Amino acid sequence: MIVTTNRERLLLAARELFLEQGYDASVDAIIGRAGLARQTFYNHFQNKESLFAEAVRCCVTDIIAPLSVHPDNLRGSLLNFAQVYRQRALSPEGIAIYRILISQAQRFPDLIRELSGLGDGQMTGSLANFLRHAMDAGELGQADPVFAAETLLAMLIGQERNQRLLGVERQAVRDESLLLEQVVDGFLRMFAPEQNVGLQSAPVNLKRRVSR
Amino acid sequence: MIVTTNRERLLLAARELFLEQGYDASVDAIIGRAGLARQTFYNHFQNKESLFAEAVRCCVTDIIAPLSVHPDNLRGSLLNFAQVYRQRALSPEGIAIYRILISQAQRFPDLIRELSGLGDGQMTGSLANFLRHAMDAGELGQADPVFAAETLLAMLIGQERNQRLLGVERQAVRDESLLLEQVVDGFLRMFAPEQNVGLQSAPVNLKRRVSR
DNA sequence: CCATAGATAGACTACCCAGTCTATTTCCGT
DNA sequence: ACGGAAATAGACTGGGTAGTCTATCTATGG
Repeated sequence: MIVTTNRERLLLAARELFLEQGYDASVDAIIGRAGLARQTFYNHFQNKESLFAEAVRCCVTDIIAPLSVHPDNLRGSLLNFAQVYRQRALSPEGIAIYRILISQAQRFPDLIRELSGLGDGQMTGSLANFLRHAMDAGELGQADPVFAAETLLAMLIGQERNQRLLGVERQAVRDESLLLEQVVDGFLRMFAPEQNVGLQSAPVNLKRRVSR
Repeated sequence: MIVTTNRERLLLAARELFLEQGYDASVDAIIGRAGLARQTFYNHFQNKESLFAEAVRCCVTDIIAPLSVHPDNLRGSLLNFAQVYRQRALSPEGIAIYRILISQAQRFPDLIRELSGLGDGQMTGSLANFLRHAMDAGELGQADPVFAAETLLAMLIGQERNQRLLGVERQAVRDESLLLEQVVDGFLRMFAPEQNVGLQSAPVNLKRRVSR
């Protein structure tokens, strides 16, 4: 990213500092890192809050670059999607943004509402759309596509993201692609065509299938 | 909870205010809600940080009351476990604690380390233990029990917790017990005995099972 | 060359907060 | 009833921050 204007300089510094230190990063620190004067900042932004909103918007839209799923091969498409999603959601940047959004959710409810369609929301949406087509094509059992999408996303990053949000070190996954295959194959087994999972009544013939 | 001593009064007020406002809740506000004097607070606690640590410890240990799984009936046990886990993890209190832990993770790394075995950690542990027995008994396919446990927990609360952490309103689940059955039955299908999921190499015969 | 717009340094206000100190009061056990 | 421990109100210090204001400087375009 080539920074040219002072406004961009301020935004860049703000992004860095907010992601590092949260909203507590002071205006002094931000203008310090940007190498600009106090008044210059107030020439470009109304106040700290609006700078924060703008910086967060930039971060989120950066991470949520378009991610489409094209339905040539179900398993392959899901593996692709899974890989990109994990990479983004678990990246240090992705974690930091998530952390700061969570910690400032009360202070900036409007901003959260504005961005809630992005992030996981967008991921869920496009994935659910893709899954609906697979269900209609008989490649997956009939189920609520949104439920299916949320389930897959949760399985993909579930506990790992939560631990990273808390700063808990976790040994790197030995074999990322093996993990992806396990999750995707498990998901396919869960929503296999012969099953009917979801909106309708639960599958009666399965109820005691595995219990002793 | 019957409050008797001033120390308990302070802890109670601190819990309420920290959960509402995060660590930014001021000492003044806390002693105000407790109805006590400034110096009284500093007679009982070294400083704000130690009060915070103590209050958070109380909250967490309250929520993490023992939760055992007894292996009479696999599906029934999992349904039980799932119900309690969802109820706790998604309760307003559970969400608030999680939010404040995440937002203060950098400031209190030691506290996080101390508590990391609790919460989801403890849930994962006991569930993994239970699943290992089921696997050894042939009721589930061989897999990494921790992976299986984390997967189930993630499916149970995945996106819902994340949205609540952000303060996003979400329509209540229409039929909680139906949802639990869907998830648990899906989990059982995913880790069914005939499958071998996990540590070992991925099941080759499944690789293209669902793709077209 | 000058005028204007933007940038700069830094003082300054007004506020908030954590933690200390003091002098007084309350309460309880002996 | 008395003495000591704990509680209280409130002043006070020291530090930090957001935002304003002023006076100076710089650079660009006419």
